[in-house]
Amino acid sequence: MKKLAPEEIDFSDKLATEFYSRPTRLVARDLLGKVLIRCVNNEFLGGMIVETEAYLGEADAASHAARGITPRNRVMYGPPGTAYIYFIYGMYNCLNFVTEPEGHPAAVLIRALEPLFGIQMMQKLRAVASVRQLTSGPGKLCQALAINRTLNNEDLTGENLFVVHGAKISPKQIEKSARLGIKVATEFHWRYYIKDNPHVSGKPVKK
DNA sequence: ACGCTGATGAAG
DNA sequence: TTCATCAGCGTT
Repeated sequence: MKKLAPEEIDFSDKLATEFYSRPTRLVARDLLGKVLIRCVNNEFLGGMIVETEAYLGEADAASHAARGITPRNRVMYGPPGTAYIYFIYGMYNCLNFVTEPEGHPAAVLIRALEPLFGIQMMQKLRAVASVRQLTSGPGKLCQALAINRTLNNEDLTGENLFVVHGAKISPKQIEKSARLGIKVATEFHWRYYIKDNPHVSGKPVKK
């Protein structure tokens, strides 16, 4: 597989809101290969999305929306193409993209990126040197991109946090599994990742 | 395998 | 107000 080069990426080629306003599992698959960009102090940080998970709505027992609307999950009920960010385990943030038409509380968890932009600054924010450790997990990538709850409900077609077109990923390159870190609804294989990509989470660190 | 850490939401 | 739980990470 040809590796996506930073100079090929057009920061003005953002995914439209209509992209997110579709069935969540489709959005989760189609996000693989797209490029997430965070702009902080006029510097761009980010990389190619290599791992996602779909959370489908009130009928999905693993979703934050499984028990209806609360102060935390209200962004999931809003318009698609916005960021739903929550604080977890006392120290980490997780980034989701809201999907489906307004009123349907679904989202895609962004689980891992292949770093492309601002690697030096991401190493500083994460306090690790290993590029493989920078964004290979939902908590890690939020730390690397300086993403926290102040960006909750942020419009993904805006300037602070946005997604642009990147690599074309063929269906053959996409693997599926059960979603990680949950104890319910494990029969649903709604985690998607790029086969053999070293930046996917949950892998032993190799030299 | 476990401790870190604090918001969240359900129960009382 | 208390309490168990938690879409994770790093170290053991």
